Amino acid sequence: MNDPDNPDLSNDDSAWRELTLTAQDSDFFDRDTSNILSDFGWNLHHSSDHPHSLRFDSDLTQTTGVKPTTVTSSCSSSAAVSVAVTSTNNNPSATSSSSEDPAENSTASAEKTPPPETPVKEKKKAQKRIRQPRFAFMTKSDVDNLEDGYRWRKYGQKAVKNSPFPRSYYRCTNSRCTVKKRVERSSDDPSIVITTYEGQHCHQTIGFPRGGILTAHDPHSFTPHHHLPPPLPNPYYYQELLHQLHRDNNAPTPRLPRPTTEDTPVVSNPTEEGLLGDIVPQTMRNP
DNA sequence: CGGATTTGACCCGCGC
DNA sequence: GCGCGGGTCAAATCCG
Repeated sequence: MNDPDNPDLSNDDSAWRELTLTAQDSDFFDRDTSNILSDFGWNLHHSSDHPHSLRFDSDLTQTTGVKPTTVTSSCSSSAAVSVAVTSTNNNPSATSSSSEDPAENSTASAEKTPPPETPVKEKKKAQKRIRQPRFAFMTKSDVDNLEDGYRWRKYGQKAVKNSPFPRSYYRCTNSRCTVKKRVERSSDDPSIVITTYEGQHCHQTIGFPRGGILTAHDPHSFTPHHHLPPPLPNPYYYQELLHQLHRDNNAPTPRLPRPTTEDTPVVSNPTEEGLLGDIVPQTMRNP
């Protein structure tokens, strides 16, 4: 894993996506924060060229060392989406499919004469090599497990090095959905909860178990009261975001969902801004 | 009783 | 090769 104190700037720069944020955002994603994110496999840096710009690495690199050009939801439902992330390190073989275990075949075949194992064990081994796009949110909140409309089952917790706070691991309770999330508190600011999502939801069931049901396109249900987090990725969120990044590859201002501060969850007008407007506040959009 | 959580053990990748 | 740290598993436990 990356050394939080020494983010590897020698990475293939083309794999990075530069994001221009407001000064406020830049302040939020301060240096320490980027260090934390790098712990997640994200690399977030201030750009020397653009003091208020940040860069993040969506960490699409699989543990095989291959940088995929296309990452596809592992869900088999019709809601599965494909997202493309360009990279100059175009490896035609580095494309995962939406089949059950996209990297299973390629990685398994790459194994050198594996010792006799039970099929189950073999499968587990292959599955672990899959790394899906990740997306991190930072939210100022008292509660660790933020409501995002999906139901999560905790499957692990680990102490984090150099942090007094443990990191919790959650999986989407939908058996067909492989989305995972990690939740931890910032060691620098305990009031900040860092939530990292991995993968894409293949279902639209967005229900608050303790507060009624929402639809993915009903941000008004995310009433800005109490300490509710911002609307988090809906089933199409990653697609939209990454498409945005892709589209803007040669154009300015790709956008990140703005980290929220206490009592200021991000709610925008979807009727004006469309799907992305569910997530990205007006203040972050350039005219 | 079924589902969710806890927690120690285990596996794997990576750096030295 | 070894140790470390991250990530996952799965049995035990908890809880509604």
